[in-house]
Amino acid sequence: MSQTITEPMEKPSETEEPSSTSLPDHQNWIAAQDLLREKLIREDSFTWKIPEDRSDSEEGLLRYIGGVDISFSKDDPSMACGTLVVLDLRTLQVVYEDFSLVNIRVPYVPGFLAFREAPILLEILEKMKKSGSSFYPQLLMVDGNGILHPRGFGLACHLGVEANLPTIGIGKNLHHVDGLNQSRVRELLEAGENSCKDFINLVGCSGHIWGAAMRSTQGSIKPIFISIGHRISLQTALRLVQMTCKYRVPEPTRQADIRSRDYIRKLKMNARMKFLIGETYLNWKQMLQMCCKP
DNA sequence: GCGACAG
DNA sequence: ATCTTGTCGC
Repeated sequence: MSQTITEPMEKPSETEEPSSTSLPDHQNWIAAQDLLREKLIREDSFTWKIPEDRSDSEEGLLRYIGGVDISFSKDDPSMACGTLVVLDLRTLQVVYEDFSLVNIRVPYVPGFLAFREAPILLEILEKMKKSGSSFYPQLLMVDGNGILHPRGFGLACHLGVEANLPTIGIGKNLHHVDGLNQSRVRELLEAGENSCKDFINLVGCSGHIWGAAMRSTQGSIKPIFISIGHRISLQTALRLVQMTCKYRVPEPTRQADIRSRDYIRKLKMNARMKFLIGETYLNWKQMLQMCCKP
């Protein structure tokens, strides 16, 4: 309609360089989210069943749960380590892990986290799928929100739709939406405490339920925020989070977080050694072996 | 107009 | 997200 044609030499190419038209149009991102959201499934949509107890070994049960996270290097904030782990629900042990080191140019903008983090995570998932691993996750827990999002389509939804996997959003901080804020959550939590619930629904001003706040560990004051991503109901999501919570954050995302940070740390260590030793460079594993040999 | 805003 | 030491408690 009111499109101005005053842009100087705008390339119509599809290369997504944030330098081209980043300022005026998060509109493109909004349009993409609105489009993808039409594919979102907000109810249980999977073939597996949840095991009654950990020793249950029937066929067709949920067993492999993925967790994804990305950590960054302080030294070089464009360097990111995307991480995928898969845990066996029976033991809560990691049975698969993979990392991908990439340079991320897209900035973090609240409400648009997926455009920064989803591409690398999808790539790791795709790689695993093509490898034919028998551990390919039946469900994914995501470090970031699902429908608890200004447009009801956070990173967990985005990943779920694009990978066609059931996903659960795990937030460690509240994204303020529909009048929900820290004090509102405190009110809700304290009100729910009397009814002995370990989670409370996040009801916004509009009456819409965006997810749940949950004190996953007894004695933890700070809640986590659970919202559905894709192909799962909030009730099921909450049940699965509770099944996988040894600490405040459920194991899949917690392990992804820990190992991702660890990977970056080892990388820095490696770089430091490289600098100190110079041309006779050894990798850190060799270095540790040499140091530890009597 | 100003502030708030997952990771 | 990242930086950063010790500290208090079970």
